Amino acid sequence: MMKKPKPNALARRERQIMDVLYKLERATVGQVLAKLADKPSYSTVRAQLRVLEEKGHVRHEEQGLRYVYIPAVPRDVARRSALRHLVETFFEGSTEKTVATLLGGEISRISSEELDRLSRLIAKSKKEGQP
Amino acid sequence: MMKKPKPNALARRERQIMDVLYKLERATVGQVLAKLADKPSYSTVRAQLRVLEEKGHVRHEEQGLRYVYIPAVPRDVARRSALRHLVETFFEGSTEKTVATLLGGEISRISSEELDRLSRLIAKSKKEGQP
DNA sequence: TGCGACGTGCTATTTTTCTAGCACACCTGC
DNA sequence: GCAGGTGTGCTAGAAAAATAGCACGTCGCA
Repeated sequence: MMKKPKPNALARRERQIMDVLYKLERATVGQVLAKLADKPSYSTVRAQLRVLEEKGHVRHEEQGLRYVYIPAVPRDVARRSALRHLVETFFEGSTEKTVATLLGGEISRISSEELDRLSRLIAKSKKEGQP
Repeated sequence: MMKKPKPNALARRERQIMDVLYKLERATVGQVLAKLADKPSYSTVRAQLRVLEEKGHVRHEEQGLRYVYIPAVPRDVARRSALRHLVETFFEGSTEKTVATLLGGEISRISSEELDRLSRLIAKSKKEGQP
């Protein structure tokens, strides 16, 4: 018997906070608060963090006096599923389209070196893909 | 006089619905309902869609009798910002890392042809990037 | 033409989220 | 040892979101 019926989806503020947490990897209440554009009260953030913890989305460690909150599922795992979901809903599941958009929209931001590394990566994928 | 004070962020179900809408591009209440894993009532979806419309996130067209709902901001625009946000929060803003993960996680799903096309795309970006 | 299926407009109610406040514990410097 | 800051535990109330139900209109067709 599962204890958690998976109320997976997060509410508005909850997600905001999770995003901050993923961006920072680990953060105190204060740090989270600092990142929130619409500055709710300290109490609010704290409370929210508490429910997130109850729901199992974050855990905390005690650092000296204060708490440091950490996403329960590590970034690189969360990453993947976030990415998958996005590719699914916006790009019809096509990795290719996604990469294309990624490159297309930000051209100026990508350095030549990065592009080189990506080429190599692709070459590698190709080799591994069809042995 | 602004009618919209920017309550931008969506709630849980609202986002679920938007995702369906983006996946389908346009959909009737029934179609949306069909895609929702936890089958709320027809009324519920309808009501939700109505508030989404009020908030300006979707609009509807009348198709014969029924309504067809359509995201207010077109997919390719929404795409970009979703992608940007994701890259920001999970990949420290690095396009490269994002692409790497994209390729890494799904190797088996990408065909050799796709990889080829991507190589070409990268080559092209490179050329354009430094004329 | 009158029945059933389908679809919409509202509205009422319940749940969940969000918010803030108060009280207590702990350190730190006087 | 005690005032002042910082941080946490709770708890309560307001606000927003989610859900369901009812009434009515329109179509197709036996």
